[in-house]
Amino acid sequence: MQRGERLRAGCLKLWRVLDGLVALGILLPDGRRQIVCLSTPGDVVCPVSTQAVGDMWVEALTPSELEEIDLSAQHQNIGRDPGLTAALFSMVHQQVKCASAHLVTLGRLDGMERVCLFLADMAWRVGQDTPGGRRVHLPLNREDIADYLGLNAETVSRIFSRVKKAKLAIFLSPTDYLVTDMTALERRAPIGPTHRPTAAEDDAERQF
Amino acid sequence: MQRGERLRAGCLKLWRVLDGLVALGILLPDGRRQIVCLSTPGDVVCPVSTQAVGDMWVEALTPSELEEIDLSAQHQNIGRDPGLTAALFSMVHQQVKCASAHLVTLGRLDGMERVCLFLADMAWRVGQDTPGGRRVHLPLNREDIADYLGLNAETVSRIFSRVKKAKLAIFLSPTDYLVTDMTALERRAPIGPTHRPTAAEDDAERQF
DNA sequence: CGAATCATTGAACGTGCTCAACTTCCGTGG
DNA sequence: CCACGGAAGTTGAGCACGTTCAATGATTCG
Repeated sequence: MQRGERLRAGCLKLWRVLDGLVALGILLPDGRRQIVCLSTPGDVVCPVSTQAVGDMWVEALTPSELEEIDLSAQHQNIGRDPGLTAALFSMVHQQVKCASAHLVTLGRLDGMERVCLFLADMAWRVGQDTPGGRRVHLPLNREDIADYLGLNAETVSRIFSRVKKAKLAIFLSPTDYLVTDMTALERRAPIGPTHRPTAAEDDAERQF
Repeated sequence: MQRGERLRAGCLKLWRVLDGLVALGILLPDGRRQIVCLSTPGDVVCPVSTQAVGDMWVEALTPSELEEIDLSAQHQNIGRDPGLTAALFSMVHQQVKCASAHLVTLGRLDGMERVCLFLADMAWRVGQDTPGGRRVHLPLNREDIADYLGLNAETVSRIFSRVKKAKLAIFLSPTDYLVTDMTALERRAPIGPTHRPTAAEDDAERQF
């Protein structure tokens, strides 16, 4: 699946991300775009469409590999096969959690807070520990980030500069950065990153 | 359950709203509040908590009656009892849909669009047709509305005045309004209200 | 009737957006 | 190898929308 390629959302089809970075988003008639969630390898994308909302789609932000899970065949098994049901449920459950955190982010955090939360979250998701700190390769451009955070590309760029000045991250290139102190970065936002490892254990415990 | 009363979120307990208006929200350490979703009679509230996000709670915005659904007892039946599972699933599914629409609202719509969408949505949810138009009793105050829409109370009030001037709604009192032309109101927002009746059929069709 | 709460309105301010210029980075072709 | 062109990123100036703080008006409840 090439960068920029889009799949229309359909509710009986899910996709498991094997490789790349995939966005689930909504496109308004006038061109405004909102990315609802980002999915990295291992995640399952569950597009939900409503007539009320505009077109919802799954878009590859980098060349990606997706495995299609077509539930129409197994439709009857939902609710009968405990394993399948549990997996499905925990997936949707995860999506609700992400959405709730994202709602607070868009509704109540300012630009700096949103960006720091994003940088921390991406660091946990796709970053790797190195002697110099946690190194992250950002596989999205400024506009994608803006559409995820409810900002615009220029604003994201400006805030990145402020993050750099505040020494919260070192930008090696437009798509690579290094976080020497994750805690300092996280302290800038009043909520924690959704994908921090410790949170995962906590989540598992609370699941149905 | 009295107005203002709060229940801590816990994942194995759901509540069915029998009467009143209930909010599911998040409170940040510094006092900022974001209402994630509003529930009217018939809805089931499914609080999901994450360590990452602050306290999530269920709050009665008006005196409400809630029926507790404690799933810890039926835990084993999830995935075995098809009826129970389907019900649970469609509930969470509904919540994801609402959240997606709300995400676009907070991320990409301006104040006027948010308020018009809100007024239209509430009209479908709790309004009643009268000879003069669709009459709605709003059971929340300006601050609750603001916390739902990611604005502040003064701004909501100001936008209400603009809505009045634009003749999109007639305000009978701070908590009652009349919509003579639902279509005109809905046209002000680039996405449709989540609770419009026609949307419900469409949704049922797409459900798992 | 008085007090308290909520809603409305105004003025000043701040954050983020728009539009535009400029830079940097690549890939391509001369 | 260098020159050119396009795409993406950065930065600035001016503007618009929403916020903050404060004053006033309306409504409700004791």
